Amino acid sequence: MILQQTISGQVKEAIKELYNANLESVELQGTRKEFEGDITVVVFPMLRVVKGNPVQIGEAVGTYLVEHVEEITAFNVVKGFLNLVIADQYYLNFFTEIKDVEHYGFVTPREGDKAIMLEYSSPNTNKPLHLGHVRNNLLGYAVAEIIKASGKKVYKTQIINDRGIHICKSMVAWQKFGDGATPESTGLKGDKLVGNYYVKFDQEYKSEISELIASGKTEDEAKKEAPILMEAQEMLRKWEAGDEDVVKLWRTMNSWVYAGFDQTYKTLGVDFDSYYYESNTYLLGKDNIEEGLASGVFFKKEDGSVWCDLTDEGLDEKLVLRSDGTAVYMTQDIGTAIQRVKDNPDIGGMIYTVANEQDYHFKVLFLILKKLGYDWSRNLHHLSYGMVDLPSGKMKSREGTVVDADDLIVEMAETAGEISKELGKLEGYSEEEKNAVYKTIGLGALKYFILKVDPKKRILFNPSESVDFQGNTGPFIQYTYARIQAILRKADFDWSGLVKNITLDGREKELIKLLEMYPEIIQNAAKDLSPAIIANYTYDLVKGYNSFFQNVSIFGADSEAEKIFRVQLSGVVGATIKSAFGLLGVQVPERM
RNA sequence: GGGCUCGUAGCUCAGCUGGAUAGAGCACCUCCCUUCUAAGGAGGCGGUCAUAGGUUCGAAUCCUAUCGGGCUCACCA
Repeated sequence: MILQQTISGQVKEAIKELYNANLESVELQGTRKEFEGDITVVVFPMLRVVKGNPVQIGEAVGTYLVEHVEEITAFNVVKGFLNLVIADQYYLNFFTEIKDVEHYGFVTPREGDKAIMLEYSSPNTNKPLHLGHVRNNLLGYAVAEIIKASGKKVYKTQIINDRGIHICKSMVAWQKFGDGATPESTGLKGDKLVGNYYVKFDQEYKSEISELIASGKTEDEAKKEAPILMEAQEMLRKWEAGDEDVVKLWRTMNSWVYAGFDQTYKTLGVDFDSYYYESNTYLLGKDNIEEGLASGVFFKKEDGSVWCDLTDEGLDEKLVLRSDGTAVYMTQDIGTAIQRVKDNPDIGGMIYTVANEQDYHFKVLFLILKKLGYDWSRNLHHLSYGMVDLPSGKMKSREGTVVDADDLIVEMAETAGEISKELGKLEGYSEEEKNAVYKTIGLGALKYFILKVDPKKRILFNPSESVDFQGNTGPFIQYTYARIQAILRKADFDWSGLVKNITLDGREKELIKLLEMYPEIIQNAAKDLSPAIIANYTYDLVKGYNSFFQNVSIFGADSEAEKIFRVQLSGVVGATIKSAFGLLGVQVPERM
């Protein structure tokens, strides 16, 4: 990267000296494989300031660069492209520099830097986590890790939707049909148990509706008057009034769910620094609405409802407080955002990991916060992601077409086990060791499958085909890592010494160039909030590595220096894979 | 209807602030396991980058329109 800056500077100098013209910027790119060279200067943009034939200009600049830049040994010009050949020594020096760096590519946050709060997961406490949450969790966690690596402090948080009519539904159903069932008495995970009663409620509700319709009610009446729904509504009123029994039941059932979620988060390998509960935050925001009214950001209609006029921004008017003075979703989100900064004054921005169906909501939320004048409002991002579709279409919890997160993880490990056995891998290991590796592989396959795709695109997930283990997949990359570890174990000679004066193969240079890019890749991924950038980079690195080492013998090199270099290169590639996968939250096995 | 978003090989996806002959994997076909783990490697087949215009030395990439898929536009959350 430093070399690129040198080249840019020298190209500008060359143009100044040779043509007496000033270039604003220089376009550099990696030289395509079919041409000789490492770095290419694109001459075409220079034609704006320098009149002439691109090939002649290229020749002239090339000659200048070879004379003035030590690392450039030769050049050639193809059409308007000036290809520069970089000396092996440059790559070797660079490689030596990074070889032993502990967290190569990572930037440490500076004292006093603003932090980012990143929210993800955000479940409801009435049903277990499913495939959609899995994408959310993996994305949120990975982006948090990437931003940390890019040099910012990150607080991971989630807001738990633990109140409201839907929560009361599962409570009512448990009371009526639960017969005192607990996670202990049934052996069910707490979230699964509660989820079952949510489903039970819906079944009962539907049958009551048909009964009412049969007795002469219209469909609308039936939907409103079904006794079980009215019970749930009554329960919500009691909850809001602080009724002791209701609150106690609510606490108990929620605690079951949290225990279940914790277990899923643990297997998934994600974690949080803080938790926000909607039961605590749902009344927030009203004060902020008052302030906004006073400062003229909001206005009141005759019926008493409060609105924000966003027509100047090309949007419409948005309700922020109902005519009866109660809060809407937007009110809470305004209040919660402000509360979070109060809780953590070093926050300089926030990221919300929420599906793209809420794109509009966040657009509005961010605009309102900006109008309210908070300085951190310039740094708000909606980490928006596409839905996960099944071959049968969209997942719907009520129709039982959801893919349960826990089940999925287990199935992935099973698939990994089946394929491993077929291929005869891991023979001679204990069952326990094998199962640990199967879990790592299965989870790696799932995580990588989801993270390698651009977050904003929808994903089609086919459970029956499960996930591939070949090509651009987690297991393939894990496998390469495991093979590298085998090489390092076998390298019983002293390979830690410095390497100099060896001739580099084109593919070795490619690998070093890729390694050189890693810090920049992290920064880009952090900027775009996209783990896919890391995933695809890792795949390129692994492909490049395999291509080289399948065609060359590591231990049978001609010279001792080359032998050592190849082992060292393997080690650095392995470390980079591990580091990149760490950012994605994917583990790498030592053997597989 | 308005807004946002996606459309690249049979399938799943890359393609950086516009740059050379648009890249991978799967599938299909040929080769390569007594050398570090073949979950691999080397090669072949396969593309009017949804369509039509425009911007310019140069467009998958930027702009406009059209077609197709998705989401959204509640005093729901």
